[in-house]
Amino acid sequence: MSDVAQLADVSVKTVSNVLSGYPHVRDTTRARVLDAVERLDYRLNVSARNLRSGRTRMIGLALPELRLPYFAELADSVILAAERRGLTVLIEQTNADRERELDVLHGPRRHLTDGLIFSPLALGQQDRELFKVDVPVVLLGERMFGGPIDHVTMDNVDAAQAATEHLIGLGRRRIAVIGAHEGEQVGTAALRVQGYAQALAAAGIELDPALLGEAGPWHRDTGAQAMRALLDSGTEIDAVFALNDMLGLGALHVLHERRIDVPGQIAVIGFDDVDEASYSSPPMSSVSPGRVQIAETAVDLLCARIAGSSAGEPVTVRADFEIVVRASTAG
Amino acid sequence: MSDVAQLADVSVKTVSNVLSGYPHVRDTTRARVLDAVERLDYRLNVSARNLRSGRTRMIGLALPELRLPYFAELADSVILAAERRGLTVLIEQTNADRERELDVLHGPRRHLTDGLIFSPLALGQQDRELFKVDVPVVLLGERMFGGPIDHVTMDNVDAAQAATEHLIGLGRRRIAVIGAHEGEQVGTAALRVQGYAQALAAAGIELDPALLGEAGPWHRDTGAQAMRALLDSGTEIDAVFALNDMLGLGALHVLHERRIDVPGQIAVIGFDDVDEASYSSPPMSSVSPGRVQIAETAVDLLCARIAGSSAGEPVTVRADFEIVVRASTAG
DNA sequence: TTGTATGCGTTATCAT
DNA sequence: ATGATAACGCATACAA
Repeated sequence: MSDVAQLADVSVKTVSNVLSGYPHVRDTTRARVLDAVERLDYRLNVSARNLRSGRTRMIGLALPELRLPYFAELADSVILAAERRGLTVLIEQTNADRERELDVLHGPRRHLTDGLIFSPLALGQQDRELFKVDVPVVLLGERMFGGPIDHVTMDNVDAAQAATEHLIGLGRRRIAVIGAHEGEQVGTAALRVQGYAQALAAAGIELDPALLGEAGPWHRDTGAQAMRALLDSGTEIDAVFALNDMLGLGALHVLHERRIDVPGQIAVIGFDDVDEASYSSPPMSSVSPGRVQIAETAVDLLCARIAGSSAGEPVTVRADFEIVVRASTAG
Repeated sequence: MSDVAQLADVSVKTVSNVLSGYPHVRDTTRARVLDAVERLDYRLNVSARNLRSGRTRMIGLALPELRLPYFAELADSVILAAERRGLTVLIEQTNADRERELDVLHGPRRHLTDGLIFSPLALGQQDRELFKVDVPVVLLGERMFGGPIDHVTMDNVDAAQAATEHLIGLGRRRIAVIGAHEGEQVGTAALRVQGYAQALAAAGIELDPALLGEAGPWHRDTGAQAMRALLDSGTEIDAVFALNDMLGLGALHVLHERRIDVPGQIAVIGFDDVDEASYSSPPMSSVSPGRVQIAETAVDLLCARIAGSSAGEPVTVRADFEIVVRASTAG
């Protein structure tokens, strides 16, 4: 930098000012500096800037797995939102592993970013204390409520109820769930099953436990497995509410395999509205969770905490959802 | 760090040694240091380490779009491969935009990582000179050959020929291509169409230009569009070779929409073997490009360059491929 | 095996 | 609007 300063006949401070976008620099000076930068092919040392300024203009995004489309699309939305605010996103895969989720919160890399957007799958309500870190964190998902940090989520109960009501509106009465987690009291599965139960109750349909298909991880293969188990059980089924799209696409796969007409015999709705849902055969209805809104809100909250402009109580924001009807529940 | 040193009654040097994994530290000393770290809740400042050591232990991964499953899965594989070598991956989305691809190579963030794995889509053969950067870069894909840097790719011509031969082996003769780029001389599309042409020639089938379906970006929607155009053109078709899976899934979508039996009337094979291909209806055959091998090789080459152990000529590695047969081409 | 002193390249403070 | 200088927190050369 001092070379540049010398060539441009200014001080290093001025070079720094120009490169940092400090506004009070004479245009001619700025031009001279930029010209010198160009001629020397000079590149700012980001590490030095980070050390001196104490900020990196990077934020972390911790999520379970990038190859799950929902998280890939979420990452895309977060990256775009961050970019608009001049921030870079450092993605950390946790694989839903407790150790790795803890490391994300407390490891040294934590201080390579100015803040963290964290979508945990292993840590939960009982780990409240572990979320108390001295750096800005925004929580995503449904693993903890009323925690010590900002939280962006959606109304899972309402959304699941709306999805179920959509199926009931088609005249379906034997609605199976795929992705239930038996005995779970908190978390996404529990909330969505609760919404399902509420919709049934409101319609005066009795909840048949035989219709609750378990699936631990929410992937295509576990969804397929659960669908097979349900079909093999002999329980009468005229609709499926898959608690996420991966499960739903796994279910569709099995229904196609067994030549069961969708939606003629069984209607299917998923949750997340990933790109893939629009292109399955048949295209799958889904609950769209307002992914872009979630990403924007999370980045906004994080920026506010980083800037220190919001030092107050943790806030919780609920994003909007929407039922997207496609052929898998048409008619 | 000096606080830790004081509490542990050692010098900062020793603390640094412990935290950097320097092996020649007495066990009791190490324990004392780690205890002090714990008690003071001390966290190493990564920025300072980066500045001082001149390395960040991060590598960049520049790709067009994370929401395209192939790239999400590639990112996953690269992250895993890097992790095994103690490296963190910083993902940069270029959106196939020329400016952004240049920025990835020449921008300041370039020096936040020790090296770059770069999958360009805008930059190409004519930009040879721009790839000459003073930091280690490994190139992915088919936008440039014989360039000044290490390159990991696959034999696209062979693979496309094998895919086409698979269709010919089913007795298909009117094989459409989806994703052609008219007039393109270099790049993935051109290579795969070349393999297709070779397979036809070898089987004595004349190449009918009416069977070449154009699709600019390789997405589901453009694949669907191309499939519709081909069907509407009235050309006889008994098979489709989609130049990637997104195009193939878009085509499947249209075939389902029009109640055309797959593979009865039209067989379909894709390219990339993304997770989604196993779960489409029907499951789609595809060319599996050895994604894990590509990721591992790319990280290996990059590490070698970073370590300086390979200062020689740029190398090009071709990964293996495999035809994965599923229901969309069964029988 | 461990301690001391120096400097990495930038930004912040203060001054002009 | 710009300049001089200190300091950010660590790793490394060298010494012990």
